[in-house]
Amino acid sequence: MVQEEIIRKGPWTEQEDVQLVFYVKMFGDGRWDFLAKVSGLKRTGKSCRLRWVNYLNPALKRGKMTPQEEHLVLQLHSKYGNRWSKIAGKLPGRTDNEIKNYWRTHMRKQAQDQRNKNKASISPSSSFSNSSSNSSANSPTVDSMPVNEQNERNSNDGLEHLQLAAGENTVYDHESGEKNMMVYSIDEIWKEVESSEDTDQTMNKLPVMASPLWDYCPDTLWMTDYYYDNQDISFFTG
DNA sequence: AATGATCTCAACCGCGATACT
DNA sequence: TAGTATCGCGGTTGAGATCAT
Repeated sequence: MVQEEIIRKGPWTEQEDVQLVFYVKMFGDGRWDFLAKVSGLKRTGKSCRLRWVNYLNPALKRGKMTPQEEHLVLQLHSKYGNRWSKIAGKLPGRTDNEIKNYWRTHMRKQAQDQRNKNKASISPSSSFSNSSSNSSANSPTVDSMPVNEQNERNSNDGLEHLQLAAGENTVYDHESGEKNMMVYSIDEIWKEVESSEDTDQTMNKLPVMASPLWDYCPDTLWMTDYYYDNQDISFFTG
C-alpha cells in the first residue's frame, strides 16, 4: 500500500480519549478497526482497543491492589502461569496489563526474596527447577513460569478457595458465567447509557453527555473542563 | 539541591487465533 | 479451502515519577 496514513503513536490526549469514549458509547466496544476509522482518530484499532481496555473502560477499578487481590494474583499465577488475561478474568476491574505490570514489579520481587530465603534455609544443591513440590504458590518462579498442570488438575476446589481468599463477591468466573461483582458491571453501565440515550441524547446533543457513565469516573476526563469549555466539538457533530 | 538508581505503568510490537469473504 | 482482516494475548519498552545518596 502506497497510501500512507499518518498513524499517531504515543500517549493519548484528552481529546482523543473523549473522542474514543464517545464512539465506543455509540457503537460498542468491538470492531475496533471500524471505530478507529469512523472516529477520525489517527490511531489503529488495536491502539484504540488497548486504550479502552486498559484505561478508559469505566468498569476498571483504579488504585492499588488490595492484599486480597495480591494474594489472589499470587495464587492464580501459580495455577495459570503468565496467562494474564485469565488471571485478570478472576479479578473484576483489573486488566491483564495491570496485573502483568504488578507482577513484574511487586510479586516478582517477592518471589525472588522468597527464593533467596529458601536458598538460605535449604541446601543450595537442590535443583531449582524442581518445583513440583507444593511450594509453587509460595515461591513462584520469575516470569514465564510454566503452568502447573498438576495444580490444574486439583483446581476444582482451588477456585472456591481463591474466591474466599479474595473476599466476598469480588470474584467471578467467566467460564461458568458466574458474576458476583462489587464493582459496577459493564452491563449495568451500558444499560444506563442506553436508557439515557433512549431519551434524546443524539449526536447533535452531545454536550449533554453527562450520563451516569461520566459520573462514574469523576476523576477522569469526562469531568474535565476541557470537555465543557472546549468549543471544538466538531468531531462529534461532523 | 543535584544526580543517579529504581519503580511504575501506559503504550507498542509481534504473533497466533478467529472471523469473514 | 484459501486468503485476508481483525482481535486478543503476552512480552517488552520507555518516559515520567519517586527514592536514595
